[in-house]
Amino acid sequence: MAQAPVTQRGETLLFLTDEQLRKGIEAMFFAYRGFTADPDRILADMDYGRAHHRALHFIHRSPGTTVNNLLAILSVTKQSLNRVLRSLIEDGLVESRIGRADKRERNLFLTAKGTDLERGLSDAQRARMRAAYRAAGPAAVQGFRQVLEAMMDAEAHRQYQSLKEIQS
Amino acid sequence: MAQAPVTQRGETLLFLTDEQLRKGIEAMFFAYRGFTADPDRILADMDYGRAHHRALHFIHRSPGTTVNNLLAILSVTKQSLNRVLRSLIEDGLVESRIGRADKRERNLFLTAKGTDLERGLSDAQRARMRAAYRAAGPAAVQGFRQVLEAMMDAEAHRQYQSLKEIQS
DNA sequence: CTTGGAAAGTCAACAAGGCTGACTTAAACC
DNA sequence: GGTTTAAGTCAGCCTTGTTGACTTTCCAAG
Repeated sequence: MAQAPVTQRGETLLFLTDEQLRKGIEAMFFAYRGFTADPDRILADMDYGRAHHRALHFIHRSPGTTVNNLLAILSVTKQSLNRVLRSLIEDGLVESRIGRADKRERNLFLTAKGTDLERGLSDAQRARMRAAYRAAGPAAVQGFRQVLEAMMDAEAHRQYQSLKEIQS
Repeated sequence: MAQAPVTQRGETLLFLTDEQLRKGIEAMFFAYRGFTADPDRILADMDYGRAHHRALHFIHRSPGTTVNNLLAILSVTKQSLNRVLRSLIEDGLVESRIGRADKRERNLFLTAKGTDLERGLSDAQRARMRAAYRAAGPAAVQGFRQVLEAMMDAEAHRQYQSLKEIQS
C-alpha cells in the first residue's frame, strides 16, 4: 500500500495515500450518520424505521413502480420488503394497484397520507443536504457527486443514473 | 422548497434545487452500499459483522483507546458495544489492558491477529476508495470531503477532526 | 390449450445489532 | 466514608436483514 506521497506526470498524488483514504472512509462513516439522523428522529415516534423511509422515497420517486423493481433498487429480499410494504399498505400510506398490461404485477403509489410523510422525511433530509451544499459550494458539490458515483457498484450506478427527474 | 434554479449575486444556484438535492441523497444511499460491500463480503464468511469492523477500525486508529471513548465515537450503547467487544477479546483479536493511570479504565489494543483482520478489511475498503478517488481526481476529492464534513453533526465533526494520523 | 416460468405474497425460523432497564464490581474522588 | 465513574453483565425487546418452502395468479410459448 502506498505509504507516502508519490508524483506522477508532475501531479502530486497526496490524496491517494493510505492516510488520506482512511480519512475518506471515516468521513463517509460520520457523514452517513448525520445523513440519516433527521429522518430517523421523525420515524422513531411512529411505528416505522429506515426501511419504511427507503420504500416511501423510491415509490415517490418512481410512482407506479413494481415490487420487483423496488426489490432491485433496494437490494433486499422479497420477504424483507414485503413486511415493510404490508404495513405501509395497511396503514394507508401506499396503494398497490394490479398492473394493467401484466396483471401479475402490482404498481405502487403513495396515497395523500403517504405523500405527507414522505415529504416530512424528505424535507428534513434535504434541509441538511442543502446546508451542506451551501457551505461547501457548487464546485465541491460536483466533486462530491463524482466521487460517490465512482464508489457505487456497477449495477447501483446504472440504477442511480436511470432514476428520472420527478415531473411535478 | 426551491423548485427552480435561482440566481444570487450572479451565481447560478442550480445545485440547490430539490431535484439536485434528491440526487445527492440517492447518491449517498447507493454509494454507502458500495462503500460497505467489500468488507461485508469478507465478514460474512466469519462470525463477524459490520459492528466488529467498526470496532476494529477505531481501535486500530487509536490504540489504547478506552471503552468510553469508543462508545462516544460509535454512538452506540455500552451493551451493544460490549457484545461485539467481548467476542473480539475472546477470539484473541483485541486485548483489553487495565489502565495505568486510572485502573477503572480499560485500554484497547489490536493483537497481531486483530491487526491482520483489520488490514484485510481496510485494504478492501481502501482499494475501492482509491479507485473512486483516482477516477474523480484531486479536485473532486477535496469537494467530496468538504460536503461530507458539512453533513456531519457538530459532535461527530469534532470527533472526526480530532482523529490523529496513525504513527507507524 | 396446456404447461412452464414469472410476479407477488406468505409462513416460519433465524441472526445481527440496535435499544431499555436494572444491577454489580472496582476504583477514584472529595 | 459516601458518591460518582468506568466497565461489565443479564434479561428482554425491536427492526431489518437472511433462507427455505410453498401458493396463487397470470403470461407466453410450444
